[in-house]
Amino acid sequence: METVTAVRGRPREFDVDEALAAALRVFWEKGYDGASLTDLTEAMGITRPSLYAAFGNKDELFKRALDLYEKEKLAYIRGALEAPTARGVAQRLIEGTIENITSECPGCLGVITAVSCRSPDSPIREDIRARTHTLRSALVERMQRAIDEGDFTAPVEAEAMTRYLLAVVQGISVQAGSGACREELQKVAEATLAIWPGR
Amino acid sequence: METVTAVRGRPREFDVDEALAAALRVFWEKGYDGASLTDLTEAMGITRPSLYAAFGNKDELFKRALDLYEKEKLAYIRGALEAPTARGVAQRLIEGTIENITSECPGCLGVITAVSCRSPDSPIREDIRARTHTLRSALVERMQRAIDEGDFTAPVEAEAMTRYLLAVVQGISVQAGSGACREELQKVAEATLAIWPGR
DNA sequence: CAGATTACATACTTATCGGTACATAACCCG
DNA sequence: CGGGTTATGTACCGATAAGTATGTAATCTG
Repeated sequence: METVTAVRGRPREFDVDEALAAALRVFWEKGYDGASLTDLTEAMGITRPSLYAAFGNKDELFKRALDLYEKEKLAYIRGALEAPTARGVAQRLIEGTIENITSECPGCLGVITAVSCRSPDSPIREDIRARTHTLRSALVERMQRAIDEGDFTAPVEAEAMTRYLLAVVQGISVQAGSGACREELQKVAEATLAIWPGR
Repeated sequence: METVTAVRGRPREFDVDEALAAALRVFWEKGYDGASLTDLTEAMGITRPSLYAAFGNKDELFKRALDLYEKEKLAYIRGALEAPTARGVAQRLIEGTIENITSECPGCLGVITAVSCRSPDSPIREDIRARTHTLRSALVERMQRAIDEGDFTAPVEAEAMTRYLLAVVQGISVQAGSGACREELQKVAEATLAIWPGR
């Protein structure tokens, strides 16, 4: 988190944070493979050598963009986990997802990357998997707490409810990326909550 | 469906159906953009000019591969729609999806294409959207019938339940593509059916 | 102001992309 | 066997991909 630039030499003429935000936008729109260096540098307002000097390479730039995405666009997840009941967690998670994926670019950057970066040895792929694993573990813990607190009216497992809930929000992201409008996504949210087994 | 070859000229030395099956496999593994013509021709065992002579271009080859995919790999959907109850439809749809996406390549070709072909003016994108629309319409009709026949114990809408059920299977596909094993996907199936509101 | 250091812009590298020109080979009809 | 027709193999096309070499401009230290 060192945003302090080196004191010697010619000073940088662009704002790293702004450039990173622009890069995130491009990756979000086009995906990792679909975003060319030309797309990126044009959106960031910098040249290729500047990009490589500041961010290393495309992989590293993408990981930095994912960090920013998690910090700014997935902040609602932390809040959702603090809801008092499992139903509240589900509701806030789903509604936060819909808000996120209908605001800037259709679809979730994580889902887009997980689905479209398909070469098994891709470092991008591993990165996304690790991030997803972290989120899923937190959600499993929260679901277990909900079970212990008697939130559910049906006998469910924490792992199963976690993967189920993630599947719903991932499916919502797929539909958003396929052109579904907000109202159509809201229908999924309503159905999910209408049949949610408990409080 | 003219598999009869022209009578004049040098006969083709490869089987079009076999080559198409090989192409489907490559597209399924790597996605539309990720599958290069080199990948395709190597897997199909033919040269570039043969591919172009037989299939037109990459777009048309992909659409032919999608036709084959629907016909051979999504046959379970037709069966699922004929289940006697809404729960049966859901169960057969989900189980068929898991069977499909854990058999050859992880993930559903339709979901992979919908998520990873992100340029708005792509003909591939439109093709997938049209195919998805057809499936969704059939499912809406089936859900409406289920409502009329009193399958549901909760007051739900056909459109909402359709998009909900599709979201679940799409989410399952996302997780399969992210490396989830069959047992983990089965957990989603179990949870979905455990909380299904009706028969 | 001199030298070290860092960032800039231009122009380039090699590799691969989808697609094709062209010559040759194999078939049918006459 | 000759002419028309279609498929095959090789070698290529222009465009674009990610990444970089190089010279110059702008800053700090001395």
